[in-house]
Amino acid sequence: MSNEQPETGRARRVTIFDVAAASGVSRGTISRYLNDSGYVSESARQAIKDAVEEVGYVPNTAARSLATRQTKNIAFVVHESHNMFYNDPNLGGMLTAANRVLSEADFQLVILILDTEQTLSRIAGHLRGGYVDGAILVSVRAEDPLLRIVQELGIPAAMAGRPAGASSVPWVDVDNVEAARGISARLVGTGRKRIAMIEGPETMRAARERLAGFTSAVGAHFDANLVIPTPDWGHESGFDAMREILRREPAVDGVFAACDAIAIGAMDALREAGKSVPGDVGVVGFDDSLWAKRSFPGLSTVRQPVEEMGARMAAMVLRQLKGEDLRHTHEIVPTSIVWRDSA
Amino acid sequence: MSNEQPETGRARRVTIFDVAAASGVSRGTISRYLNDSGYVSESARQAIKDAVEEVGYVPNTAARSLATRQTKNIAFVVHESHNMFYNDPNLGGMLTAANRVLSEADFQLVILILDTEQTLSRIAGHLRGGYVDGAILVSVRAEDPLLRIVQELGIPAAMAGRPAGASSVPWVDVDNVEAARGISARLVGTGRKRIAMIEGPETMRAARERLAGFTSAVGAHFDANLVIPTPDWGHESGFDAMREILRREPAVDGVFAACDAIAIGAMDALREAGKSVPGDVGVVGFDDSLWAKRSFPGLSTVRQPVEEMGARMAAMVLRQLKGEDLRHTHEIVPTSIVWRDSA
DNA sequence: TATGTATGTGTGCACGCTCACACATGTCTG
DNA sequence: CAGACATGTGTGAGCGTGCACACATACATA
Repeated sequence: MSNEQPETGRARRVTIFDVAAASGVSRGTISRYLNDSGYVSESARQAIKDAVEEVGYVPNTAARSLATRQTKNIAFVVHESHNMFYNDPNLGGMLTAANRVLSEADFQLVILILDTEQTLSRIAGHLRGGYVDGAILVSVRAEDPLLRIVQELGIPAAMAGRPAGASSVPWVDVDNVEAARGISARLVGTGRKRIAMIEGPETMRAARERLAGFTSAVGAHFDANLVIPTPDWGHESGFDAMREILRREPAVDGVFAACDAIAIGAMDALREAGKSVPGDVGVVGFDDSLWAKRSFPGLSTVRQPVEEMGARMAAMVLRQLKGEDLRHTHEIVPTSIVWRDSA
Repeated sequence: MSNEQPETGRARRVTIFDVAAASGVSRGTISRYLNDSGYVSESARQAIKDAVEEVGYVPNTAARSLATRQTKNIAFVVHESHNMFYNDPNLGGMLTAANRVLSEADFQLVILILDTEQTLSRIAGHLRGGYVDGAILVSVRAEDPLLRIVQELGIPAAMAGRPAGASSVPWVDVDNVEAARGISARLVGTGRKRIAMIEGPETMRAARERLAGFTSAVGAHFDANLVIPTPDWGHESGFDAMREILRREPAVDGVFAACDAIAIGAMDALREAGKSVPGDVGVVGFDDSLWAKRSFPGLSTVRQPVEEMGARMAAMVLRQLKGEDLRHTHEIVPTSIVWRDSA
């Protein structure tokens, strides 16, 4: 009696054999139908379609993956603490767009967050163990072990941002110099004379590039004494740096912060010092994060086309999956500027 | 010559047979070693360990999954636009904690974002196709088709928040009434007399529960005329609602906003009206989002133990995987209050 | 008529693993 | 000393697919 449906044993899965039985067609033909390989008659097609519906068939991913040696999964690896992960506005946009592009090609995005040594080995195992067919790497560090692993495995990959060292992995980046020049020019254009920059971590390429753009834009107004590097990209660092700038030059009337969080920190320091923005001091940032929209006054900043970047990285991976050799290539995408009230 | 290593054909994978050959032990023993099934001698264990290292063996997930009928994947399904996904501070915390718990049990979290009809069918396919062994559902709507699918499939699942209708899926939630009572009491305790609430969407259970807590806390000071519902949980809605409150009662001196975004919107409206916070009006929120920390002044708010919730949901899924029947059960986790400067 | 080509179909095997079972050995009991 | 039991090991079958190949059939061509 109780044998009809064993209590614990799960129900037998519906397989391609069931569809074969129900449709009167062989497994091979059904497989061709499922994979659009052609050579399926209209009558067979219809019979299979009905049978699939009738028996409630869904192809088994594991079996398919075992046979084809493909998983239809792409890893989206974020090298960042979880905390940053859900605060960074750029990541979400890249994720969204990459997911859209991959979905259309019938791939699934698997998000892996790399924040400790332990997760590194787990993720390495994932990449090696055939969990995924390719990888999109975001916020890769200099000398990143992850990048080394990906290159050793030779799996199709793409990364956001220009790599610090030598790397064969194709990448997508914005033109930091040009973007920084564009936004800094606004400060000059509105008549600011004593213009400072909060540079960000000096070891980061993006920071140095933004400084180059700034230098080029402010021209004769440039004063090396008003360029302050910070230990990180955080709000606190912006606050501290702005205080230091005010100490060095109380008459400062313009600030370019290398990212929005720093800019907001700077604005807090200005408020503390009794300076008005943009009345006394014009402030511009970089990223167009949520903070830029919500700050008071709204922060003028550089908007990076993160969706575009995400989509391009996904496309790069797909192209490699099709056999294209994209090693040592890259793409640069244009930025735009969002004018709000802070400058 | 060129046959030694075919150009396009990928290298043959290292399998358990290679480990068997290198170690002089049979497949069966290796499998037992890999799965900690016991009955492996110390000498065999050592030989296998060395061989694995030597040949660089990594178990193939697909094959394992095919044989065991388990994927070691758990879906984290977010029913929310991508945009909300990376703005909502609560999601990230749940994600982090769930990921940690599952990792420890050697499960992998797969994040699925449900934002269109199309993704719904893709996700349903995922759940049905044996991609995952279980699911954690976040921000489930009333009458959510996703919830129906999960229940039909009968796969181990857990969800955040009390379900609107009947559901057998176990859930974890905070005590909204108690939390709202706690934070509202502060307004009364600091001598506020004309206390308003911006309620949030009336159709949402959480909003109604928070209103109940508020009502209980303010007691005799309660004025139904100062309770304003909003169409959504957004910043703009908070701004509009606060303007309306100021119109109805210019002497308002306390506001409980049903979430932080609303609270920040309300503070913007107060600033516009020339009111100081907390001098003229005390403001409290709910969520302890990033906005609460960064607002000026810092927002006093309710901190939901999102990590705790995420961890508990993960544990619920794991327990079901082990055979426990958790249907129709739930857990309530306690909140805490973060006092900052806004009240 | 013999041959070629395009289309359509079915079968055996491989993918890499786990699990059940058969079997071997050693130790402890009565 | 026979039996029971725990420990350790190897082998065959099966998980559900895709793919190569053998094999049909229909029609066009020489």
